[in-house]
Amino acid sequence: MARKRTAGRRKIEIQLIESKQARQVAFSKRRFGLFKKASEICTLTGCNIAIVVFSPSGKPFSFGNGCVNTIIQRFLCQSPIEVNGDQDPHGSICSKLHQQYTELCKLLDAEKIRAKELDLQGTTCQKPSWFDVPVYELSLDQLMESKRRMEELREKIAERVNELSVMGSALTLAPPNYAREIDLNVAITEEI
Amino acid sequence: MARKRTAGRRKIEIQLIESKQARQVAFSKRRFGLFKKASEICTLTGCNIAIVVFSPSGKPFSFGNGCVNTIIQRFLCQSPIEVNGDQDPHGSICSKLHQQYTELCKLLDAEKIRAKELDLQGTTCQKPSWFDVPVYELSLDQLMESKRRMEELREKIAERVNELSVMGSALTLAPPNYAREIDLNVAITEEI
DNA sequence: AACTATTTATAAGA
DNA sequence: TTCTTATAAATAGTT
Repeated sequence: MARKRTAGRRKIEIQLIESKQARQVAFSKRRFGLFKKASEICTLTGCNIAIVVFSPSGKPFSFGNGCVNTIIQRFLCQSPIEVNGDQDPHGSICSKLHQQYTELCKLLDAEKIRAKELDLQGTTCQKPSWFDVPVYELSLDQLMESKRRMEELREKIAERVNELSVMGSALTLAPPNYAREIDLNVAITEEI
Repeated sequence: MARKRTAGRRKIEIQLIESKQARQVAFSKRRFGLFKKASEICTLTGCNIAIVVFSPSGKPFSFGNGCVNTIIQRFLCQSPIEVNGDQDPHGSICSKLHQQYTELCKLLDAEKIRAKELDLQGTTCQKPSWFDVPVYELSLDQLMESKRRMEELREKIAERVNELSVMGSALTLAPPNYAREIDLNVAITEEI
């Protein structure tokens, strides 16, 4: 009987692999396997999957598939994401953005009313074009406020990330039938 | 010889499963498998993985792990994500946001200079507190502009989603050693 | 949901 | 790195 050429696969403990090199090898193999499985699930069940991976050394990889319109729809006006079978008590980053937008609109409506009241004695001040000032005509204070809003939004996003480990990230888009077989969004030549 | 109790696993084609019910079953099984694999890779290699899945019927599931600070760092000031071994030519949603912010700051600086020049003949107008108007003192036009900015940002985001199939989504956060074994962020009772 | 024959993934080794 | 192969792990069909 010929001597076995390899020891074959062996059982391992699921814990951090000590050797850095062995980690890299395991990462490469298993990332490939993960993306392949994801691709298969998408094709088999018609579901929508997005994966973002940062390798042990910090290199980003991503996988994605699905209907763009649907993703947009979901991204822009999605109800809070369900996690672990429970409703996410905090809400998604999208709903947070939507909420901020809604509150801003309310504030604006209130201000409109106030402005109208202040104008009761004078001219009717019914200049709808007044509300359509082009961006390039922004005054300094308007720009200031815009900047402030951007900063606030950025901080809100940071908060959400902190609370929920939220990630927004670019994902590859597979053409309609791209993921049909083993076509994965996998780097051919890659250093981890 | 006893009759085989089951036919055992059989090879299947990787293509949409016709039966809706069979799809659901396959989805449940394979999503569990996918999340388990993801968890294992994280533990084995110390990498960082985020997965978002929309089931065939549109129900969202998510998996996530990793160092929150690192994710924040990456989320807020990340270089364009690498996809398929190539630099993403468009850049991530984060860098886009950052870019918009940067441009806005430039505009603001330009406006500051202009304002200063206009004030050369009058008082020095050196009121640093002028730049720190509280949010609740916003004028109508400022609110208007804020709203406009929010809308623009939202549209920009939509564009990015369209281009790159970008997704930002809430992900579960695994406690430090949570994913040690088979502990997955999996819903126990779930309707697909 | 549980079972199990079989396919698929992969740990070591080359 | 890429290939091989023995074995571990996942899972399709059944109950």
